[in-house]
Amino acid sequence: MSYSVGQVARLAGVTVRALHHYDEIGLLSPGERTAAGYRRYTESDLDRLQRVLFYRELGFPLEEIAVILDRPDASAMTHLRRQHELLVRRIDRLTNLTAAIEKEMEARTMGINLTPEERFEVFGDFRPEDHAEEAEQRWGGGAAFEQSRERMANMTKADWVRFTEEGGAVARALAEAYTSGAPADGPRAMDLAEEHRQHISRWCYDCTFEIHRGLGDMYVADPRFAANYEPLAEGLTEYVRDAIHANAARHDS
Amino acid sequence: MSYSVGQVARLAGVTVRALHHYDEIGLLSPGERTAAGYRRYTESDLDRLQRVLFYRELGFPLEEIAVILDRPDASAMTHLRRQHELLVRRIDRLTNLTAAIEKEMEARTMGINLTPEERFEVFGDFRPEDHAEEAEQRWGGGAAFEQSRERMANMTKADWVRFTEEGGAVARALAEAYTSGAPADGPRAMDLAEEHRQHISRWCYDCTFEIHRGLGDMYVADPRFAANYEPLAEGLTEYVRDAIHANAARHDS
DNA sequence: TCTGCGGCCTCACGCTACGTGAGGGTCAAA
DNA sequence: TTTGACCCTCACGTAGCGTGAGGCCGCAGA
Repeated sequence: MSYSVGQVARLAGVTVRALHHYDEIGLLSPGERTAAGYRRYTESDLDRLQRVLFYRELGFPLEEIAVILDRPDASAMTHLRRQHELLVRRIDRLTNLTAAIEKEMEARTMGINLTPEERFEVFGDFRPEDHAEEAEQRWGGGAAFEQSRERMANMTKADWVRFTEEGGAVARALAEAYTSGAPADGPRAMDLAEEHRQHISRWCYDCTFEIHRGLGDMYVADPRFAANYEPLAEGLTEYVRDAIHANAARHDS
Repeated sequence: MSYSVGQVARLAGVTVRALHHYDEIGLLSPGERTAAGYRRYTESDLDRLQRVLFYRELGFPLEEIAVILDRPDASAMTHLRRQHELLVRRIDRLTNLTAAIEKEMEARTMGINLTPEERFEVFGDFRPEDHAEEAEQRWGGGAAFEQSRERMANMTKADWVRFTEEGGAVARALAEAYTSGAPADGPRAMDLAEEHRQHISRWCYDCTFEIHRGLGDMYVADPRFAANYEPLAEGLTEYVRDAIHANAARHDS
């Protein structure tokens, strides 16, 4: 029950060369060798490799990984818990990034320019992740990636005009509902909020109710976004936010 | 309104050397230079830099980034949408990884050994991300990281014994409830399910109701986990799953 | 006006984590 | 016994910077 380099490589999705490298630097040396000098990896070697790959994935330099794995306190459970924690943090940070992207998209559609500081602040940290050709394979075998790329690329100027007009129409409809006294948690306002959400989903990204709520709050919090609604009617921004929240609540229940 | 290398570097959180490098390879050359040869970055240079950093973060090689950014179809909106999509995928994949970790932790606590294939399959793809010292800074300034590391390292053999005993006690209590005919969606079973959830949260990771539901399903789906409950009482596995779901539902409402 | 000091410049070599052959044994099947 | 897949060890190449070395701006203070 031991494995050759090639087998391990296929199993773990790394190259043979990488395994040679790990052997060279002493990060992962196979438990034994055959008489002919062939590397033979045991089960526990695979265990170690899995951890190596995990920490590598999270961007740790190999040297550091060796230190982590060779610490005497390193039980399997200890590692799993640390790994879990690291993953949760990473997900958090990517989630923040998506939120920033969503904000920027909203800003663009409204013709607002964020300050350089704003656009870089979410960045703050981190580093690269994978390689390009691999990347294309991963993301659905290249075909799907290409497809989505083309779909995006096909947004012409004409599309843009329709997009902004459509957005403007929703905004005006909301203003009308507001000035005519329709309550923000009434069906009319909620339907318009829903239309707004779908408008974003159609043109930008899949806007969940949760994300939509966030957008609504942002409109009120950031005067530059408010400046997009206030000219239509004073107090409209809050109205829009409330309608969005009401619509989301309606959907939840 | 233009910026020097140093200013840009601080703003974007990269080194001056990196900016020099991007200039060298033609990925990002400053709009102009002063008479003395000083680089001066314009607003649109910052725009471009932000995109460069984003794609770099996602692991694209610099060469590829240059191609992406120089495509004529590359409007700001196009990029934002692509970026959003890429982020969502990456988050998905990390979420899968956490699920795999959770599964492995459960397996360990029950003394089950997953097959090599299982432990590597979630890996399949991707690559590294950041550097170690930076990493320590990021994750809460090193101190917090150290703290969590120590907290984890402090799990002794004695702790382990208490941990498994505690888990066993919950399992036995569930078996008793089951054999005594208490309904899976009754308060007794639900309370025990909740105890199970908190047991995991205390010792392993923050087990949300959602994750807990996933665990319950896994117990039933994977016979190796079922083998942990079935010996106590036939049909207990399904009972546990149902109790977990009932408890989660109780919390949701 | 000089002088210091921080910031900027251009080489240019070093480093990590492998990629990519070159040249040559090994082993199970045909 | 031969063939083809797999393995071995050099050993040089590459990307994306890090890290000085040596020297030119530019402005505040003496």
